Amino acid sequence: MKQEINENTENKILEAANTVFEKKGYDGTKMQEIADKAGINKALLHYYFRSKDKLFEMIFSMAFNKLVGELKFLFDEDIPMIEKVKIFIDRHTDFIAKNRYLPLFIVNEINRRPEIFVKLLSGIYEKDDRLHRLLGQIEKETKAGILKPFDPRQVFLNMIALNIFPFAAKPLVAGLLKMSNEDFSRFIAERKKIVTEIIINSIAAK
Amino acid sequence: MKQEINENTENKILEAANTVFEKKGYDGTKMQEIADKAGINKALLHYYFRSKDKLFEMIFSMAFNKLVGELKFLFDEDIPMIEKVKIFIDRHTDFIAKNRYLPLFIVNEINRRPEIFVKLLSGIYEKDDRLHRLLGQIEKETKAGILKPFDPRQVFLNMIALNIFPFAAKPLVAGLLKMSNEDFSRFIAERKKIVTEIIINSIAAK
DNA sequence: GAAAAGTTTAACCAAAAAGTTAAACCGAAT
DNA sequence: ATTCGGTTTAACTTTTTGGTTAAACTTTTC
Repeated sequence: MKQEINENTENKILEAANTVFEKKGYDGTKMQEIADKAGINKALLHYYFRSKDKLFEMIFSMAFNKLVGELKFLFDEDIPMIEKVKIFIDRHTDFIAKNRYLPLFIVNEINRRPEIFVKLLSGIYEKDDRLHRLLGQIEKETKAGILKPFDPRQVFLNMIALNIFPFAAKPLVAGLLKMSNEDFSRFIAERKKIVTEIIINSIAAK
Repeated sequence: MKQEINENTENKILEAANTVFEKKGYDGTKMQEIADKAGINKALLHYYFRSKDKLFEMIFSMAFNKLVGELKFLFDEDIPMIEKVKIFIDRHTDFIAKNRYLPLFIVNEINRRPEIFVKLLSGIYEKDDRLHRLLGQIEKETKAGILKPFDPRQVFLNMIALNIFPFAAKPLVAGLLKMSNEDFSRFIAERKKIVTEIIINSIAAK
């Protein structure tokens, strides 16, 4: 079918664009490189996506939703906080490991052109009640003596900082700490436990 | 004096270049913008620094040493670990707050062109004994029952991750958590205590 | 006051990269 | 068989940007 071919090519382009944009950022990316990686030519690339800006906007919003989508688990599931945090850290670390360049990409582009961020942000908070439900859960478990009082924002930030930073800064970290790739893998494996312990420790009542 | 003028202009250029490179990265930076910000013209800019690469290399190595220099405190001072960590987090957070773009700049450029990193790295480890002294201190305090056993690399990474991430990702974090600038400032002020507590908690014997 | 170093002006070159165009080609659907 | 969308080719335009040059002007130095 025509459409199949169409979608295949479109997907090939999107995948290629995603790879290149994520690794090199908007400024470092050349349309020619995307075309090459997608196995097509520049003319066709422009035939599908009029301009670099249009293509970038699409890639960026997809990447953003992917990154933020991983957070949904924290809000949706209806399990005890401690358990939820354990599972989240496990999942989130794996996700980041598989998408090493994603967080840095998002952070960079938002820093450089904050305006690209505004529209996407409004899309997230349609269902504001989910946030309230989460806060409600925390309050309830605190009153029940399971959790101690804490600022959920700080804990949230601690989790993602501890998870993301080592991967985002991998060459720097591995360089400074003189780690080989195998060292780094072991180091990361060990980290999951440590990070989980730290976070649980900062929210669980003694 | 000739030299004074010379150094003034050179410094103006270096400052301007630093500002622009840090915020926009190598690819996003235009020589013209640096010249403008330094209040001179492109011809003079090239008169002082032959090429964009040369100028960048200088800026990058200065920035790198600045960032890494802040870590020296951990190795040099001869005070109990717990105390040392408290002071370090305090200082380091202030430093990062004043140099919001610095860590991201370093991490990005190392990710994109790892080779620029290799030469700088070798310069750091001339005095390898400092590292051993630090490890010795930790071992001693552990045996004395002041500290519990821990991986110093993990703790080190935790500290800098928790300190750097909120600033590097400020627009993203502030956006997601719906914080105004004032909110963010309060949030950061509160953080110092929290981060210190977390780190101390992860190394102090109970 | 002359030589030297610093600086500006303005025009220029060369390369890279985004984006366009037109013609031809191919495969599938009607 | 023909039409139509997807695709290639290749040449082309335009814009941006790094980098150069030469001439003139200014300031410093001796």
